[in-house]
Amino acid sequence: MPPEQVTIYDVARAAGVSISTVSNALNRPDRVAGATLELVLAVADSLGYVPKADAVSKARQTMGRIGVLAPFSSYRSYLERLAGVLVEAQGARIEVSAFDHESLATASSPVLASMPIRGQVDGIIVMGMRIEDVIEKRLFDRHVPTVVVDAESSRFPSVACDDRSGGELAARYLYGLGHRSFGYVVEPQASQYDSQAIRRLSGFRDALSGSPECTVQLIEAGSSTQETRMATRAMLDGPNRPTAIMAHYDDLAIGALLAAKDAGIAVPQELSVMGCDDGPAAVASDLTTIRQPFRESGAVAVRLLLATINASEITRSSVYLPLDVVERSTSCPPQGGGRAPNGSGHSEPRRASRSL
Amino acid sequence: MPPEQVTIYDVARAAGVSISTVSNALNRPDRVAGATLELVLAVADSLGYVPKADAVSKARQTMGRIGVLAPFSSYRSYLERLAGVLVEAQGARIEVSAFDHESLATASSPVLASMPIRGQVDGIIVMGMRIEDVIEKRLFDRHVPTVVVDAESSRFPSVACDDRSGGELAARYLYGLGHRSFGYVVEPQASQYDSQAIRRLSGFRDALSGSPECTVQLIEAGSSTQETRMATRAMLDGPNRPTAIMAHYDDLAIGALLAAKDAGIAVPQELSVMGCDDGPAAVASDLTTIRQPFRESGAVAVRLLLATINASEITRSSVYLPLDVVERSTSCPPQGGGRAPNGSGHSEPRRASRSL
DNA sequence: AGCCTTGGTCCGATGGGTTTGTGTAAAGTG
DNA sequence: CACTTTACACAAACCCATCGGACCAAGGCT
Repeated sequence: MPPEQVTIYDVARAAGVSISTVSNALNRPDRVAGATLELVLAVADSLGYVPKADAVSKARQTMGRIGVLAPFSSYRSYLERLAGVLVEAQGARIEVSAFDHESLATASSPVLASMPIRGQVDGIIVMGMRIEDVIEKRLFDRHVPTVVVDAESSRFPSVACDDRSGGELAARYLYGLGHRSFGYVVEPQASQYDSQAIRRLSGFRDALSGSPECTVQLIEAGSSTQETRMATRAMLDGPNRPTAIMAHYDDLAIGALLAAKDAGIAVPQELSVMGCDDGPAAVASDLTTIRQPFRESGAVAVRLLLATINASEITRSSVYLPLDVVERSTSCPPQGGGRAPNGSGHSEPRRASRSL
Repeated sequence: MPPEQVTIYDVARAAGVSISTVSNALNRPDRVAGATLELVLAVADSLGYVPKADAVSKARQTMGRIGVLAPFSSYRSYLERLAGVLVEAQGARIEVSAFDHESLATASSPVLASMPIRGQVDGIIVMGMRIEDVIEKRLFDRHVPTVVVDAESSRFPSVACDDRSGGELAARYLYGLGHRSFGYVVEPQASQYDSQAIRRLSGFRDALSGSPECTVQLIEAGSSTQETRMATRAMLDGPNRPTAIMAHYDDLAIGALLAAKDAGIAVPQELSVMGCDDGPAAVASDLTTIRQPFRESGAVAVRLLLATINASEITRSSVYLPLDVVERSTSCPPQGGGRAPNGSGHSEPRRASRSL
């Protein structure tokens, strides 16, 4: 079968215009008069013209594609961020190739290591993991534009939801309601290293550091709702029951919610519970939580990356996205305090004012 | 601009030879004298030279990349499917480019419609939307391997969660518990066309068609939890309150759950509620639901696509993935029937046996 | 010694596009 | 009615690597 390669010249000849006009018709339709545009498009279509990718990228000096590397299969939130990337990239007419990086524990990624060699992308976005230094150096030396999301980097621009401030927000919010005795649910930490969980917790503690009457009990749970339920239950039955519980993220908060139910403790009257993420689970449970701007973080990462590509010079800079408190029905002032709970059902969430 | 992209010219200059010699050194080493060869190679390496176009054309035979087109930004479940695609593709050492397709209705010029997929791909997976016939035909005529997920196609292989059987499963499960009077929550249908909602509902109805004593009341809600809450409430206050409610998907089921709470109706003792999807919301609410194998559908799509690519011939075939009933705490036999409810909390979900 | 190989290198055409600048006809202006 | 502006289409330059063939010096042949 002769699927004879249709070139832009063929189209131009058949349409009786120059190749520039064909090119314009396809890429910058606004520069071509309506009638001509239609004609060219029709001809191109009937000939089955498809611009050859390598020729395009050659002439355009750019691949028109970025790579995104993240632990998509392990954590939902990265898929959410990816959605943000997708939308933003599409707006800039840029393709997105996604690579799953199974775990953030193992830093060395074969995919990442081979990425620059392939020269198939104009830049990469790495999410949720610290880039190994050797690789980072290589990327940097080869001028591979890179942006890091939800992780730190010593060389590349980064964008992250501000974990510390998330903890602070939660603490201030609960403190503002009148709580003084807190529980804080964390999942077991693989490394003592500066992790998201650690940062958020320290933000929480620091916000309360000026108020010595406050106490924070740590609840070390597993990473599942179920394990959290157990661990929290144990704590609730203990001697110093807090009046408010903050959990590192929504699913853990739901574990706490269930534990309270098990123990016959009324939420929010006897115990306020809040989480972090504002994912579907939080919405479903009408959970007071901290909203993380996942999609926006993806979008910002793309903008940052494109800026880096255009500047053709890598400037390290960090963007921290602000968080919000989303108040729903699982929080209220302690023990019949001044304020009534937020109704019993799904009300339109109120965003507490930011403090950052 | 700083030393941006290293070209063959840079290498030639640095090595003091012509570009042809560099090219030869790289592609036909036998034509280059030993000393020169080594020099050139050393220089090329030290400059980190990567023939960009080479990378492209070398991969010409198979790009090693597939495209995935879906309304990612609009529906979370497609992100979930994408995760399945990513994992499976990575296993086959294939890259994945994702394209968000927000409006599944529009498609102007055919050429433009396929422009987003400019970077060459070996095949594409289209999710969640019926491909316009013109485009489908074009893809087919040009032998672009294509697999359709969660939609129908007259030409291409498709993989879908079996909506009809989802409805049937739910009906049988509830019927098996002893229920005879049902409510069914659907969102308003844009078109009367054969949609997912319609199929699931008709599966539900058909499964009960052999039992004339059964009644199914339709509850037309909005597409939000909140709207469903209202609509369901109205129905629950009405004369013929059903003993079980099935919702087209989880979020709607949660609306029903809330409506029951509002009306002071105990779930599951007085009313069983079930949803469909088994997303995070279902887990959070401990909702009995139908699990949809989202990730698996992505993985299967990749396998199907790769098979099509290798076969170099498009064979239409449909794969329907089986669904499961996941029994949690929102369902039990009606009115103190024989069986006790499934405990009050999150128990390990039991998968009801499949029937397909 | 003159001529032919032959190995090694380089020139320049080639390919399929994009982009910039320019010529021109139609439309708007005083 | 002469004159500027706008809108279009086009030619030409450009991108980066490949490749066939020109060129050249040195050694082998008669």
